[in-house]
Amino acid sequence: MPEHHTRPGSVASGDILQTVRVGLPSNLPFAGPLTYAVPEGLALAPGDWVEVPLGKRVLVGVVWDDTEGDDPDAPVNAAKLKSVAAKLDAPRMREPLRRVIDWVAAYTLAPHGLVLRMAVHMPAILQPDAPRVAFRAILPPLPEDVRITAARSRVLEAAQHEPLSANDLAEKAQSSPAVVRAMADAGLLQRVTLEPAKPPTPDSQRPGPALSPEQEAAAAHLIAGVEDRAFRVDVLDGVTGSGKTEVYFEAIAAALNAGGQVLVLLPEIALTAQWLDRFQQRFGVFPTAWHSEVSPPNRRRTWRWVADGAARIVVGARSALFLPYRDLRLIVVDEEHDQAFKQEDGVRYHARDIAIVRAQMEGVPICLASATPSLETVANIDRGRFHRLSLPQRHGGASMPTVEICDLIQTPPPRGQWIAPPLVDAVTQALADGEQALLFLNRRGYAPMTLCRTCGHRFACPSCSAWLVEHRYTGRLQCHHCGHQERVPSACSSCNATESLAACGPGVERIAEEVAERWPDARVAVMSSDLLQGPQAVRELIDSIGRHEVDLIVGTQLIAKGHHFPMLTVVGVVDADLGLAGGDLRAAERTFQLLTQVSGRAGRAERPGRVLLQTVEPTQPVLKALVAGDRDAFYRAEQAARQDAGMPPYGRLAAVIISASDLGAAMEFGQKLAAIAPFGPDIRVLGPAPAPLALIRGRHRVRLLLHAKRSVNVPAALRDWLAGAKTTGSVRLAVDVDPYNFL
DNA sequence: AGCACGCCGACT
DNA sequence: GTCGGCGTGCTC
Repeated sequence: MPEHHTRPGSVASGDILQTVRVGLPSNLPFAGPLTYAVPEGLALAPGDWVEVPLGKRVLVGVVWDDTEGDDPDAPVNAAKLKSVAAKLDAPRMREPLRRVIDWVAAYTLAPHGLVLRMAVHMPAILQPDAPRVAFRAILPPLPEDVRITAARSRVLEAAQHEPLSANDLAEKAQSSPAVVRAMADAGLLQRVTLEPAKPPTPDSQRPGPALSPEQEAAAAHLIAGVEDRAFRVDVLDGVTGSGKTEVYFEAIAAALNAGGQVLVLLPEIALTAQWLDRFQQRFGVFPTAWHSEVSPPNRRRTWRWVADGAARIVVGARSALFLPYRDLRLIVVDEEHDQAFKQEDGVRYHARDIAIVRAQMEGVPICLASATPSLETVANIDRGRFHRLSLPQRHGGASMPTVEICDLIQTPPPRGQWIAPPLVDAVTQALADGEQALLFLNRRGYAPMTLCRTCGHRFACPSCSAWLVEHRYTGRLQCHHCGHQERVPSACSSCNATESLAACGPGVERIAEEVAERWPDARVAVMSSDLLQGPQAVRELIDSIGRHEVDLIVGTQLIAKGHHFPMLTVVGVVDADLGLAGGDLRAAERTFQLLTQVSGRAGRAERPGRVLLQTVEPTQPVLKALVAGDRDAFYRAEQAARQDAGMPPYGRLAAVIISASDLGAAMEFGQKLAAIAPFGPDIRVLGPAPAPLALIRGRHRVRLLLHAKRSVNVPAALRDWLAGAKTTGSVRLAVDVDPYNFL
């Protein structure tokens, strides 16, 4: 057992610091690191891992810096400082990551320790280099006094070749790890210690695919950035199919060739099996992945691989931003506009923005890729802070789909149905031609609301202010906000009337039902997170669509992510108005992005595609821009609207959400905050008002909205303001700087 | 967040 | 007379 602790006295005195500030990765209510004395003889440098006492506990922390900062939480009596208890043997946390953590804590107003915790993987720090034990068959003869059961002989057979871990061997021999270990104890297998596992090494020397002149130029620009080793932001802007991935792969190859590490940030990593395949085709191995579904042992290993530089390329979701890269040379944020990058609970940060901060702190270039850049990114291009690289052409010569409006007022569907005649005709034609069609509706379940026709009762969640969504496959009513579910009742729970419940509005399941009635011979697949268990199932369905084993796909936004279906020629958007209503700041932008993405699914090969948008408001600027194929028109209209209203990215917003078990208490505290709110020509606070989803998980929520000019330092204003009122009792306060979700 | 201290109800 | 409820308060 190696010694990982250095107790005071065991290190020769070197550059001893009098005091150090130590960051503690724990949900402590301090604004910053805590100050500790350094015992005689313990040499500490910023970034070192230490154990420190806190109250009765001993916590692991990171030496933050050796300066006496103006710490608002500084101890009253400096003479009573506690001492660092021990130094731990783990790779130092480098300065750029510490500065990113400081930045995030300051910007989001999250407790410092909560942010630090995202960058810390305790098991990886505390138990490094677990030796790998493997098993191998012994050379004959076998010991005679040992029984060889059927399972044992299978294991022996499987262990003839390379040494395998107990788990791998058991799986190969269809036995259990316990059998393997018992056999080793009985002398039938030999234990061997393997070299520590190594991450896959991408082959960056492989030649890439032939690039178009535009791709070539963009790639050269990105490669030059990697070679400069300086911070800058490049926006790779090109329609679906223009070959953005191939372009940034060239920059990745350059960074790998230079011996550095690369981070690729993707939204919802689990859904991008296709991306992993493309990486594998280009670089020969799968990249090291970091996301919520990676198993704990793998996470620990990966954390250490990243820290010691062995993991050369990490592809991950938001949290991969906080890994301890040793020699980062490039960050790529793909699907830069995707709102999944915005973390909505805990530390509320936007991964794209933090990725930019990290690149800045590390002094490396960052590449944002999107077919529909966010308005924030476009504004930064206009301000000259980001550089745009345009890939205007569809790579491979396939033509863009035509986009048509299907006016639900002019040509409505029959009562109780949702697919209007023009879309019916288009789908029928595609099926007759042996092609595929997709019906897109971004609404899970069968019906978004259930109503009693006798008494008008509407089924709502008991602990949220939301309707219960009927899921017919499971026979349940579900709340999509808290997970509450109940059986679909046979009688109205309010008036007891039977046969009186009506499903209001469509979800994907209901569209699937309509499709099955109308096209009984078509092979239909429903793609929704409720019906597909995990990324494997999603992948299998996508593969099966690709092999044309499915004619008609009904799906939620799961289907919208970059998949390639050459036989798909008709895309029907069942409700193109969904997302445009509701006073949400980014509703238009989101709808535009989603519909552009869905449109990109149609006719990517030699067949032209048709997209039909069902709407009751054909004059909506977003829809008109889509029909005209005029991306710039959409951006111009949306930019003008935001500018007039002083909304982001031309103004700033922050939400202060107060929650309490009692509505009165939440409202009262909200009024108290409103009374001391900052007010002036550049800043004002709206509210308190009940939050749009006022009740979630039994807690009442009230919201204040701070709206400021772009010149205002919003986090500082929030800190000054919120310092004036302390929460009591069940009242809790959450701050969301740059909120995305207004629900 | 933890883990204290601290002041009021049902048990050996 | 104690065990234990969770309400305030502190931790460098």
